Amino acid sequence: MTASLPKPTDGELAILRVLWDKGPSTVREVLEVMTEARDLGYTTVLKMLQIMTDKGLVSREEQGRSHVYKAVASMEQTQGHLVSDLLDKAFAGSALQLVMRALQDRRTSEGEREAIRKLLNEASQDQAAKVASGGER
Amino acid sequence: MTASLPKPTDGELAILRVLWDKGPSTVREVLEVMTEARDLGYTTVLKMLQIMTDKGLVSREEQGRSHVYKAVASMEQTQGHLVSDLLDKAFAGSALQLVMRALQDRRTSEGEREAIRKLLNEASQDQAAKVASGGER
DNA sequence: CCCGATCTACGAACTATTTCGTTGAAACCT
DNA sequence: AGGTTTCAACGAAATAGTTCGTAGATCGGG
Repeated sequence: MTASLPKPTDGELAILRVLWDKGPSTVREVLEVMTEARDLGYTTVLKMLQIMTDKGLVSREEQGRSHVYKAVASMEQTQGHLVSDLLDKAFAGSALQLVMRALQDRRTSEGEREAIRKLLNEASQDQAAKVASGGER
Repeated sequence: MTASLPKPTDGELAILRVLWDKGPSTVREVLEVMTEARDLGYTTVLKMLQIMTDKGLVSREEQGRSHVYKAVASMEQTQGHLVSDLLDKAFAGSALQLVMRALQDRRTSEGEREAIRKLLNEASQDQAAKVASGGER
């Protein structure tokens, strides 16, 4: 029964994306990826990682002189929380409405739609199995 | 070509939900709905509506002594923006991944899944029509 | 051993968000 | 007419988020 982590801010999410993608990383490694998108100081990233450590979003391990940070929650878990939060705050809990909006997004391709169709059947089974065995969370 | 509105904060979204649900409302009317969920002062709601007016999220009309506020963007438009934003920030633009997470949400029922299935086919046609006629945005 | 590079820690500044208290005007009641 | 209620405006305080400068420790090379 782990106390649920706080919702990451947009800035924190940008850092988490790097950690999910590259795996455990030092401040400098995170910085190098992030400066590709936007100019950012070393200490800015350091500070954010320190705050994220306090919040429990990342953990760190001392690797000689420097610290190696890693995301505490998996990308999948975090995505789940963010979707659930958006579902609450903007869709009154209706996944159907949310999916409708996602399908209307300009970027959603016919290929994705086909994939989602497949998914729906699998999801029905997963859900049934999960309920039967007592779900997580 | 309207400049896109800022993303509403969670608190602002709570107010927008009331305005979408009840239609154009005074501060007091919004307050009354919101205090059902959580205790809140009159001036808190007033201030938020003033800030939201500055941001362009709501507009207001003087109705005698008081002001009547209404949401500038529709619920559908706002939901679309929020989904699109989440898609960018947490799903690398993959609607498929987002839909997967929504389907895994504990609240998603088999009935919803069935409805989504129907939707997928309609969405395929809409998208085809939209592309054929030159899409918006 | 000293120099420069690299690292963490700390704190400051600035902005945004949330919450109210106070004030002054207007409307309403008696 | 005078007191009460209701309203918008303003400002202030508390908290959170973002950005960076400076300081002090440590390490590696000459």
